[in-house]
Amino acid sequence: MSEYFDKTSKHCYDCQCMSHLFSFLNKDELQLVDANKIHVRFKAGETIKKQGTFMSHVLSINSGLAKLYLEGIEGRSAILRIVKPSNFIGGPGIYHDQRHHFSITALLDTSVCFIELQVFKKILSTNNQFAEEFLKDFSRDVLTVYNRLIYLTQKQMPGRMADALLYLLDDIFNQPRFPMILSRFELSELSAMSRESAVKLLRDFQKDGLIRISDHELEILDVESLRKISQVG
DNA sequence: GCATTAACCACAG
DNA sequence: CTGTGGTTAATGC
Repeated sequence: MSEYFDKTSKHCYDCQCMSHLFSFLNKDELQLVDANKIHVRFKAGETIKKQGTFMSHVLSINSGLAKLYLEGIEGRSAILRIVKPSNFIGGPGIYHDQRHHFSITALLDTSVCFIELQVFKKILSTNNQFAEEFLKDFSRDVLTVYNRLIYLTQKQMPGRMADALLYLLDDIFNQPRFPMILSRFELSELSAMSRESAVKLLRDFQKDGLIRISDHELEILDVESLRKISQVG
């Protein structure tokens, strides 16, 4: 869990937390980023960025965890994904309307670097390799959303909840035992169901010995069964 | 018809 | 914020 500890350096060129994208910058470009970035630490629960507001910076997560979500109808939200250290977050607003199209809220104490959008765009326009790597990342993120769209619309609740838990296992923590960073309500927002249904499913999974929930920890006991539930939808 | 799925509501802790 | 149970609407045998 050491990657969630804030090891952010004061300057970009000796920072261990930055996105891999920045390894494609030359010394001058890195210096430019360094001179035009702001480092901010957020406490758990604080809003890092708000859907609809003007996008003045792109950001890079140094430590912690946060939820990236769409604010939908009547105050209801859909969690798109959990962002973790070294994730770079731009968003479609960069070349569209310079607005944020999703909100991000810290789940743990989270350290973030804000890089000026104009500086980022300038480097994108001059450094081809950097631009290509950025597009790779961006495309992968888009495909992830396509994938989620399919499973959220074509699977039944058990399959969706299994996918949410497997997502935390495979993409976020990489170990079967991890802290419960999401409330039942947030878990329901991640798997597109009502809060009551999420509670009920977690109870069922627990009763069947697939998972164990204690205090603020969740342990996945039977990954294979979860994967099976995910498959049959 | 009858069963299943899943949301909504109310209420309790 | 969680947990439960009852009700209801839609969909599928």
